[in-house]
Amino acid sequence: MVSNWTEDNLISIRERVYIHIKDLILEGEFKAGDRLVERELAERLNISRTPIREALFRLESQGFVKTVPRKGVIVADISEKEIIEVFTILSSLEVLAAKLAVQKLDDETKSKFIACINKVKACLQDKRESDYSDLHFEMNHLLYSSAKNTKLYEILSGLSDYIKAFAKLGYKKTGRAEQSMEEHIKIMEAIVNQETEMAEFLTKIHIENSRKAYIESVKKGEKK
Amino acid sequence: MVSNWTEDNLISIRERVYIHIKDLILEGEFKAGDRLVERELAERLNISRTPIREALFRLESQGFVKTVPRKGVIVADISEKEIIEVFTILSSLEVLAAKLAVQKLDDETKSKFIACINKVKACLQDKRESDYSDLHFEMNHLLYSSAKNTKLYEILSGLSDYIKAFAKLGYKKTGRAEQSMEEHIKIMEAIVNQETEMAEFLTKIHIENSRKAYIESVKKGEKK
DNA sequence: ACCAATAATAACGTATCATTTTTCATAACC
DNA sequence: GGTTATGAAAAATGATACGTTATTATTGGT
Repeated sequence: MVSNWTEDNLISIRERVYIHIKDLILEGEFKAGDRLVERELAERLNISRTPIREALFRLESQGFVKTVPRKGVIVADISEKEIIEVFTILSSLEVLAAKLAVQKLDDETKSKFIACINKVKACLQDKRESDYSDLHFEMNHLLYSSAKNTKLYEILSGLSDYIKAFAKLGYKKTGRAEQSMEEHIKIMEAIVNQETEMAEFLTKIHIENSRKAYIESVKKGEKK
Repeated sequence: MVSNWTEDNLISIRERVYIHIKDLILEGEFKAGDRLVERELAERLNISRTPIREALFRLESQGFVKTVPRKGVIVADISEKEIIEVFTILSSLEVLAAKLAVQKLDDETKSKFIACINKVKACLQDKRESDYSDLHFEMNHLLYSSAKNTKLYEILSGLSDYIKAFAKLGYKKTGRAEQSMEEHIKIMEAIVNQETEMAEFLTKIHIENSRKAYIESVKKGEKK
């Protein structure tokens, strides 16, 4: 009987290390091209090298770092072209997620969406910009999970993290954050109202706008 | 089968182990629920446990095995529901790939497609069923790569492997293989002729048919 | 200034120890 | 007599330390 294998949920050192290093990359502590030396990390975290290596390999297969055999590990150096490619994929998959979210909408998810909408609206009125990042994360994951498709959730989360780590989105200056929030509200309202095509359309526009904002921020960055 | 281990020290051991174990899962040698014991594998391949573990963790992050801390690793037990979910994702992404393939079509890719079409046609006429599996693989990867989107290629390859490993497609008996080949030919012809919408439409139908064939084969399997 | 030889460094893989889980046998209880 | 508890032994994973090999940096010589 293989049943009770999947139940338990303990946390191992390598799991913590993985989360830790990934966070450092997502937060920009480790930047593209930085070398991640096993021994240094091991000393820094006061553990042996094995869990470090396991975490690094895991990060590699998700595209966050790049390992060159016999040389070492560096934080992935993602080109703008690749980021734009990821936006293209996101466009397809978030539209799919929106469609599925409408199809599979149940009462529990519905109330989650409504709660989220109100939260975002309150945040916008108070102009609590500090909460924008967390809220953005929360909205995305609510949308991703409400599609009720395990693999889709994993892929979208991965791509979303990827964008977070490597696309330095210049939100604050462009006022894109507010616009993005409002787009999200409309998307969520469409889902709650079960308007499939509207939800798909709004999602497509939303990603398109995000992509444009990214391209814009890249251009500005190059000029200086 | 495990003989050629000492030759070619060019790539690392963990890389070979990863490919080896993944192949065993894809070929059905290791089935869902099977335990993968580090020590057993290490003895079987005559190496130490470290490279085995690295390979296993890598397989985990791609969804082929499942590890439970302090307990061990088992080959993922994928439900029919999850397979169908993956078909849903494939539908979106292969349609996207078809669209991109048309948009980014260049002469080199074009001739590859034409060569592939002829190859498949010849194979169909001769009824060389043994080649079907390889050809299917070849066609898919030609389509995936011609979208010229690195991440999309990775995701599609992963999902394709996933289907291969866990959906036991009953091709031969249903005549689905021939039908699938013909669908592929039409898709590739549409791409070569730069008919975007036709390529998208045919791809969508193709995945839909594959999904139906899978569901059919599952039903039959349950009856016996 | 450039090339070769050597030393230092870091990744790769093995061996070993420690901890946890599982299994199996014995015993107690219903 | 059969089922469940308990505990010790075996087995498997988690982590560390160590040796080896390959790459990189440095030094010395031409």
